Amino acid sequence: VIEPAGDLLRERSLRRTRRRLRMIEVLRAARRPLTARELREQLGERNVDLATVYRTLERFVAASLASRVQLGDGTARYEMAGRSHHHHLVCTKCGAVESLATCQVGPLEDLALREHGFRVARHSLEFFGTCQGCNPKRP
Amino acid sequence: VIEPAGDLLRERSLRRTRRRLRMIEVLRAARRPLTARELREQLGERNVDLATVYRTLERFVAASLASRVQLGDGTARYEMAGRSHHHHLVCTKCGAVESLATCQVGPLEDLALREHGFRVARHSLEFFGTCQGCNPKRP
DNA sequence: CTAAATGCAAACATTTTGCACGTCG
DNA sequence: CGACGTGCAAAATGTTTGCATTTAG
Repeated sequence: VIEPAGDLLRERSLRRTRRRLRMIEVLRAARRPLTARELREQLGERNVDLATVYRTLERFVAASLASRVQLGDGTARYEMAGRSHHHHLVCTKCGAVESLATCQVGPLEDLALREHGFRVARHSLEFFGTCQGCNPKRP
Repeated sequence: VIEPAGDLLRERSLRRTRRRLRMIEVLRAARRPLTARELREQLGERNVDLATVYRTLERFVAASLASRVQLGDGTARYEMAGRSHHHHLVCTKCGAVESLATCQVGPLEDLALREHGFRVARHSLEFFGTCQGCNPKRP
């Protein structure tokens, strides 16, 4: 049961515009985090200003509707939040991005607190390498 | 016993210029990864062009002399390579960056291979939160 | 002497900001 | 109606590139 995009917006007191509903649609359909530019292209509307896309995405992030992720190149990418915590497998050959559901960094966060007095709020873990399709086959 | 900066360069067939020796000095002295701009400031020389700094840093990275790290904001930072593998604790209040020596993501890389056929070459893990100094004291 | 390193200027890409107008609630 | 959303233009950043000059090996 997926919550209607309109409800997501209303719950957060964000205005429900066609543009925003469509942005949520696109983000949901994406099987990998999108840059602002990619998102705009997939909107399939004309005259969409990147400034608006950025502003809206930041709105979404602030409302915990989306989250911003960094995948190694300096470019910001966005994906719907709410999915369970996961990490990214970034293929350095073809650029594909997959998700890794498992996360075992809890113990490291404890360690950060014990050894450095550092209180971890959030972490990000990305893997770089080659995906199945790009790996050399062994006959 | 730290290897003289000049040797580091010679071993990699990189030309030994005063500028580069100084860059290595600064990177070594830094207790956290530096942006190109920060590095330039700490050089203490005049007329140093950022383009040169960027080019040189990329040279260093290609020669495995330095490594580029991303700390959440889109800005590239550089630190000397060769230090043992570690991760970063980034304080979101004061901006301090500490290093966490322990790394336990090996099992996750195995998982990536088993479940996704993804061959991990490299990973990056950063923690965001508050450092000891910024944490609320408990009296 | 020759290839590499550097400064300078300019190009690029991404992201942010100011302002006027349009639209949701 | 009033606050918020959007387009447009422009600016701010970070990073890269072309070219002429200098310098290390």
